[in-house]
Amino acid sequence: MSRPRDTTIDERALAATLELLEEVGFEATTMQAVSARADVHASALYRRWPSRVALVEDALSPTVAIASFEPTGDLTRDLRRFLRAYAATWGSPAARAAMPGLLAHYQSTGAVRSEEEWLPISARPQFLDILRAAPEGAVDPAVDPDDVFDVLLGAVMARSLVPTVVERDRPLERTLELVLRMLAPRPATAARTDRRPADADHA
Amino acid sequence: MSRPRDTTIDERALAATLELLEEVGFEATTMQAVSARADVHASALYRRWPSRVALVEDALSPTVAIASFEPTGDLTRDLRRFLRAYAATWGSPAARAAMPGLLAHYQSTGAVRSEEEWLPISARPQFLDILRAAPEGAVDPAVDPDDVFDVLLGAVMARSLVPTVVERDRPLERTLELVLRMLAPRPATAARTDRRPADADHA
Amino acid sequence: MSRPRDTTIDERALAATLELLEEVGFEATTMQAVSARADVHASALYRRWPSRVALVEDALSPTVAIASFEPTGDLTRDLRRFLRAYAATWGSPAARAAMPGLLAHYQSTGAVRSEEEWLPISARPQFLDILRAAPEGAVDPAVDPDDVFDVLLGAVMARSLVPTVVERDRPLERTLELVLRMLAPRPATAARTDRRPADADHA
Amino acid sequence: MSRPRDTTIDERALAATLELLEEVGFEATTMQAVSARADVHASALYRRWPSRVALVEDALSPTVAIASFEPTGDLTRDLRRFLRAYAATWGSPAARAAMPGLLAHYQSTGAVRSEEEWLPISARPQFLDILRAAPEGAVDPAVDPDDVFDVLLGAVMARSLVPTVVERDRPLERTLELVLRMLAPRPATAARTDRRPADADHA
DNA sequence: TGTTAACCGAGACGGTACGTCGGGTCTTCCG
DNA sequence: CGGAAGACCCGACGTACCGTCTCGGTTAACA
Repeated sequence: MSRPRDTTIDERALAATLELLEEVGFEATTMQAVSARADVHASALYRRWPSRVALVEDALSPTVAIASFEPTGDLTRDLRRFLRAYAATWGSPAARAAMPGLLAHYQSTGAVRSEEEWLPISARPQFLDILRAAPEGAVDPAVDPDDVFDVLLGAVMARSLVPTVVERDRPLERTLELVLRMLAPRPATAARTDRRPADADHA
Repeated sequence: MSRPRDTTIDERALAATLELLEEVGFEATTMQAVSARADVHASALYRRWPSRVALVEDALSPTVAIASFEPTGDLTRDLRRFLRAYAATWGSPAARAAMPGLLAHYQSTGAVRSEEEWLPISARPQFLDILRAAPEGAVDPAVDPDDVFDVLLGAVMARSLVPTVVERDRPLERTLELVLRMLAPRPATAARTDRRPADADHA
Repeated sequence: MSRPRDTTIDERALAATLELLEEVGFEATTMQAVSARADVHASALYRRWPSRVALVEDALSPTVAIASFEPTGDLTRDLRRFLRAYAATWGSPAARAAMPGLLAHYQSTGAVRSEEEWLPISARPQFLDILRAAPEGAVDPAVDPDDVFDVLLGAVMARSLVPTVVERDRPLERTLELVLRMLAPRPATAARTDRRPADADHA
Repeated sequence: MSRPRDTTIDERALAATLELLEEVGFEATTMQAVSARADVHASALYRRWPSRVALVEDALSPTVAIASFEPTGDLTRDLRRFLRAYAATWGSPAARAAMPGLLAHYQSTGAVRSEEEWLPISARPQFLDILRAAPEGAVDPAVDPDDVFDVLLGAVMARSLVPTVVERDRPLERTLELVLRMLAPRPATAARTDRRPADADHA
């Protein structure tokens, strides 16, 4: 009953956004810059995305999504594939440029409303699937997979966001080894000699 | 030889900056907001710090610095202390608010010129000291301590920056355990038989 | 094809500018003062006028323009009317306040690009029209009307700008008489015998 | 008992002021610019002159002063000499640059406190002296010399300040002729046919 | 075959922060 | 006590973005 949207505008805007993120960074990826680069009027942008941040999120989401992931049961192999895919997601130039900006914005604004809005979270289920598919005994049942994922997430994030880590540019294989170490069952002889404290440790 | 600076201006400005970071976040911690809150003229701010970012960095640096750290030789204990101190610096409200903003800015601007300018990095030497002080055999010589620090840095960062991780709010002790697992020597039988070649895995 | 300008903004801004010129003078007629007085956002001012000077010129131009002027042929009468109109434009409080400021700015900035941009000059044609309409023999053909206008312009300017002249506050009629004297044909006997050669007198 | 003033500071400051007036104009002749050019600290400037305007006035005064002037009795000659001297003072690059700025400032600030502070006024007595020295009958007694001076002052001012007049760049001799015409006695036959109005002409 | 609602571009609007610059005052130490 | 240095407060400058809005004109889907 009404005029349909010109879908090429969406495409051009999203493409321009990604390009600008790579070339000039998050701060300089302004609505007017996108507007100029995509040759789309700013009002058309605001008609589609309520804010600059929403546009960036939208532009980023396909980059950041991890394609469907079918675990084979070979833990090392699966984790290697997973880690590569996940690191690729964070390591893409646009994501590198945008993530800290987005994190900053989430920090400033009461943050992510729902779990679903935190985009890269989508990788957590895949990781859990991999562990579940691993052969009996390959993963220490004493370890909480979610905790490991949190560490892994941080490791991948640091690899692409923290300057000193970025510069070291270590092979992903090193990270994989450390992840395997966290998951591996410990021999019975690895006695825990350390007395645990009363353990109100996150007060 | 000339009129001395009014040092209370520095103090008031830095204090106001920290307060604002906590209360309104990085983006809203503007020069004018600091100026108003600290009752300091904006020109006095620009006389001291060339930009908003410089002011925030300066305000943050004492919070973020890890005090001198003397390893005792008890690996678990030392790491627990270290982890708590390090998490505290990243977890302080001001740091949580500011870090992603700073990372975004570094990303946008070619960024950290020298290793020294990346402030939180100062924790790396302390971590290495701890490992060095640990008893023979407590740390697997096959593991690169720097790699472990990178992961640990990411884990701490994620704990304070990534919404989903922040919300899980797991005890720091869990992270400590995972760090210990990464460092622990592995029994001879645990040799990885599926070791792939040191392929070009970060192309 | 786009949102139309709110013309009341122009009106309010120009009115406020004139008021401020009268009340506080040129230097104190700042963009922010106009903005506050007219209740118009500064950005709306800059959208219309590229600078403070441009705004002042615009506010002044109607005041300074001499309405269409129809010579009657009676030289004295016409000149009296003209002189009054011209003196009125320079003598208006806003013009008095603004003119030296504008002149100073022109002086500082290479200034008036084209003849047309020098606004009060518009009176020159009217003056020449009056002389042309005067009866044969009323104006000495040996006198260059443009030269007389230059002197007249200076006289009017001095009357409104130069403190000592302003204070003397002489009737305009005195100036009129002097203008008539400059224009009047001289009797043949009044030939200047001491005429020096047309030497290079403006080196 | 105290350290004597460094008199070269005065000289350097005044010289720098004149240079800057010529080169960059009144607006850009700021205290800091003078300070930098003369290599004199700004506070030393404020110690000597209460304000920027005072410094400019001081720098200008020697340029603007008309040297002692001895009338010879030859009206045309004396006036020519006078006009040249007077035009030279207004026409000097520094004066041209500064005068409108000064006028603007006087306009903004309640103006010149006393007659003496209006510097170029000093030329009025010289002009009157010239007329007084002229032979009987050379100057029409019906003309008020002060009125003529006012017009002459304006003419000279316009020659150096008003862009359109500056550009015409007419020989000073033309102005001299017009001044002589204003002063010359009118033959008895030059009947004043124009009825004067009721003459409330400067209301 | 009209209607009509949503699109399109253009650009104005009120806000706010930015970083720079100038003015004129004040405070210190040094000679 | 003069002088150099440089702090201080104050406020204007002009630029840039933000996100909202109001236009006139266009265009498809529905009736």
